[in-house]
Amino acid sequence: MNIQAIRGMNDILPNETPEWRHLEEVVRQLLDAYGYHEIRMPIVEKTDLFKRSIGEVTDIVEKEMYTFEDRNGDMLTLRPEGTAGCVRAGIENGLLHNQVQRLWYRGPMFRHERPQKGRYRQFHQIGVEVFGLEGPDIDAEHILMTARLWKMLGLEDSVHLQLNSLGSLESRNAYRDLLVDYLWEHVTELDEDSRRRLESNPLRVLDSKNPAMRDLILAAPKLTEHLDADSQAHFATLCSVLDAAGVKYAINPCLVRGLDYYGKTVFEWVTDKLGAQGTVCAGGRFDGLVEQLGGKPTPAVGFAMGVERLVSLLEAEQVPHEQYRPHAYLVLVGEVAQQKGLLLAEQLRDALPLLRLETHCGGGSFKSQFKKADKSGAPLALILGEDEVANGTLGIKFLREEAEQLLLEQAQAEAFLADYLAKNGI
RNA sequence: GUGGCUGUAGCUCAGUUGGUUAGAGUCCUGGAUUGUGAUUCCAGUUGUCGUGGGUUCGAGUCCCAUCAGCCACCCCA
Repeated sequence: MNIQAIRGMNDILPNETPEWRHLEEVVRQLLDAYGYHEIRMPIVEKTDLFKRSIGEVTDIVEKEMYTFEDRNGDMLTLRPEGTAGCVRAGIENGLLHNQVQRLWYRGPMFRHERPQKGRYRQFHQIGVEVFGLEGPDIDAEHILMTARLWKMLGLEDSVHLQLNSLGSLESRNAYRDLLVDYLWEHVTELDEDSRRRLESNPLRVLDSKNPAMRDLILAAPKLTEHLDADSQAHFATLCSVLDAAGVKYAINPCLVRGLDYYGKTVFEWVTDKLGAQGTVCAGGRFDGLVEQLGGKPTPAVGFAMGVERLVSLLEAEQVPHEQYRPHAYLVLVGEVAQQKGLLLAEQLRDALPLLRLETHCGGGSFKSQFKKADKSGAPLALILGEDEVANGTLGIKFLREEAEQLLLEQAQAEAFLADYLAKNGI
């Protein structure tokens, strides 16, 4: 029996990497343009970090973490999300004290869930966190920034924004008590899931997908009606900025993020094109987390994007992207040409650092080498056979357009390639 | 963690109520064309039928288990 990959942990194969690169390039360009700085954290952290930040009773911590004992007895965990590690790194390195930090990171996250479309045990997130700003302006920046990203990716018609405010911790706790009272009054009407949530995370009852729960949820006390004045003003300002910027959104009073540390603004960008895993980007404010993890009280906002989901969406929408094909394929027939060809290729690379040149290796006939040249996707074939070696020339054949094959002195061939790259904007 | 569907060549799939040596297309290799790809024609290689067990004279086909994939729930990016 061959060894197989771990369930839910996928290889990203060469036919998919161009889409990944496209997404990563565009995101990097966007974040540079907004003045965000990249941070790279370890993939493994102490288990307690996640217990204290995400919340002891969440599903992630209770049954989805890859946790193991290190050789020295420490309990370690493969990160299930990036925020906890980012906050830890910020506190530990003195990045957060009396400062504003705009940070971003990307990389694999791990959750032991049952895999399905858009959900894997190793998956990738691009995360953004800002520390030290408490006003709604930075919340708005995140939403404007993500809205711009969808435009840059050609996905602006594929996703829509859902928005809510959870209020301050105090107002949320007060509301939670109200909701719990209400739900206990109707406990006989609740389905099994909702009863379980009533014990573990009552706000999530509002998120129930069971149609039988709808009327009950609609009649429940509304979070938005129990916000403290500060949160109300914060949310109103955010909404007015979005209105002024022409960003469309739907206020969803049932939008409740699953992680314990969120408060005030929460948002999700959702698509209906990926089946059940519709959330493509989600985040919000977590003003209490830094202090909770041992730092000075520091306001914070952030969001994370699911890379696999965005890549699927790019595929589903057939968004064009660069193919990363070679510009030229060097055909070398004969023993002498095989040796000379490698040297010639190095000369061309010295002269034209941006040239993507694939050199044929492994010998074979002209016929088979041209087949490989065609398959490589290169628009040009460079031909070096015994005649060319003897005469110091190089043949150039156009594989993608109707044009006569050229036979040039090698110095002229170099000039031709320089010109060819320039004409194609490289 | 729960439920439903599916596993046959590198890829896409066919394979009759259980019956001889498991097939097609594609891909790959070579040739037609001794220095020219993509088109055409010819030839050739595809294999632990996911894995393990069982029933049977006989299993790709039926049964059980297991692994993996897909889809949904739970949860979440």
